[in-house]
Amino acid sequence: MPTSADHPVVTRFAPSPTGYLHIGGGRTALFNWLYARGRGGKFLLRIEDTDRERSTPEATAAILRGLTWLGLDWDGDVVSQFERRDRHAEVAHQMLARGTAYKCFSTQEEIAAFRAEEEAAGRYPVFLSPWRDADPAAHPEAPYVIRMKAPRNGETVIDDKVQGQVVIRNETLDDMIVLRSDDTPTYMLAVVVDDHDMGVTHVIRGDDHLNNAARQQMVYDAMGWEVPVWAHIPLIHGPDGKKLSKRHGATGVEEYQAMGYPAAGMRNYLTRLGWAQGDAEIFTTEEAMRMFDLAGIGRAPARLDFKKLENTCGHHMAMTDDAALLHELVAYMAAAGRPPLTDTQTALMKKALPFLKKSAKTFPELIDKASFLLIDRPIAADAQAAGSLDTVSRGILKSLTPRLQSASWTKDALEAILTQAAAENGLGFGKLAAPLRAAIAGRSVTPSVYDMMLVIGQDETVARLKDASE
RNA sequence: GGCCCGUUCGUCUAUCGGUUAGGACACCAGGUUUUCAACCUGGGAAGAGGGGUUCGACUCCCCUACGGGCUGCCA
Repeated sequence: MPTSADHPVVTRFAPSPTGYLHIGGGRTALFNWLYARGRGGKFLLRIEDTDRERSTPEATAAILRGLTWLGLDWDGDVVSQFERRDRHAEVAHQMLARGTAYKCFSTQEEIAAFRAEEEAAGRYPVFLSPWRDADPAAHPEAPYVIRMKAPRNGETVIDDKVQGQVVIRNETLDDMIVLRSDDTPTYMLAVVVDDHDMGVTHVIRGDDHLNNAARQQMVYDAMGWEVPVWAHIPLIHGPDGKKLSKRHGATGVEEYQAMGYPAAGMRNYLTRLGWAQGDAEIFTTEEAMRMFDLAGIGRAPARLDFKKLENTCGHHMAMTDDAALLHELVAYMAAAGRPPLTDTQTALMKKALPFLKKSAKTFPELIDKASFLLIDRPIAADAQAAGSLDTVSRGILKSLTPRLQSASWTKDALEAILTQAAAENGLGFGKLAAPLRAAIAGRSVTPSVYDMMLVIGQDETVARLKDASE
């Protein structure tokens, strides 16, 4: 059996535009992208929009947005399967000419009746068309479909890089329809024709297509085309092990974007979900491209684990360089409908990012930790922070302001001043830190007081302490 | 119903006949500390069940159970 293993790699992602980009679809796209990009190959995108009833341009746009956010870029133009319908019909007629397909005049009613009858009798309904070997001279003037003339005996072997050799007995497969009575192609024909014409060498897709692969391989054989390398990956399940659905929470890629997970962390997590290479856990996208292979893909469905997702994203927050992180933060804020950062806030954020990013896992968390630099005087203290601003504390803050005013604004100098002030008042530094937090950030939970003071600067710090001490 | 796929700590997984079954997340305990985190150290935690094959099975085969997929003029 020929494979395309020796050619330059061409993979594709082929979603049907009937909704948003599902997280499982996102991972399938990621695997295809990683595989191609890691081998200098091409990653193509095709929209399977032959079902005119269910396909919408909005869904296509949503899928493209999701892929773009995930950072998965595709080569060339997006292919519309629907627009290739003439080519599909052409191939169907070539099959007719080659004798590997035939016209079937059975009506849908006849077939439905047959199925109902078989099922009632407790049998497996494999519809065998009476037209398979009919004399063309006996063909009526009536609408017909074109059916593949599938082998009736023997078996079809799918050599799958993930599932191994899968053997399907041909007698369990019926003669699938390749061209409908309205001359539109069915999925089974369209995928094969498109994958062939687009030069796809590796088909990496959900294992819900595993059985289909047998039928599709028959089309390749019927046309004398080279069969691609198959890799059917397991679907993603919800935390309870059931098929991932809406009741598990977020299923759309864009929902994860809205929750503020960084795209690089999302890619890392998704790559590790169902794929592994040794003990590698946290890696950059470049490393993932180098490491990713088909052999490392697991055969069992994986469950989504939000805790691990968060942890992975936390690592990536810390790993990302400040400029790129700021860029992504700004994009997140815009997408989340938050007001954009002012120039001043941007400048402060740049100074704060080096320490903020070390502990944040998501953008909302990052923004929350940055709250001290986003607010303006006078600072409104929340209930708990206000509680630490008692008379004594305010007195201490008041005595502190002149000293801070004349201090050199370095961490060492500030540390010396604050430690000394705490000692003078017979307090541990912890006791002094609370009112400082309240004065500077209006909160009881904040980043390090030194870090905050260094970011907002001397004048602003003194002003906030003065405000709080009055 | 039939066919196909799957099943290692709670979760993601390593192991490709011989290991005290490893790592990560989560969890628990301790440490560090200026709050929350982060960070450091330690700990508990797994081969679905039953048969084979083999000197030896998580690993190979069979059965059962459970989960998933396909069984459309949907993709």
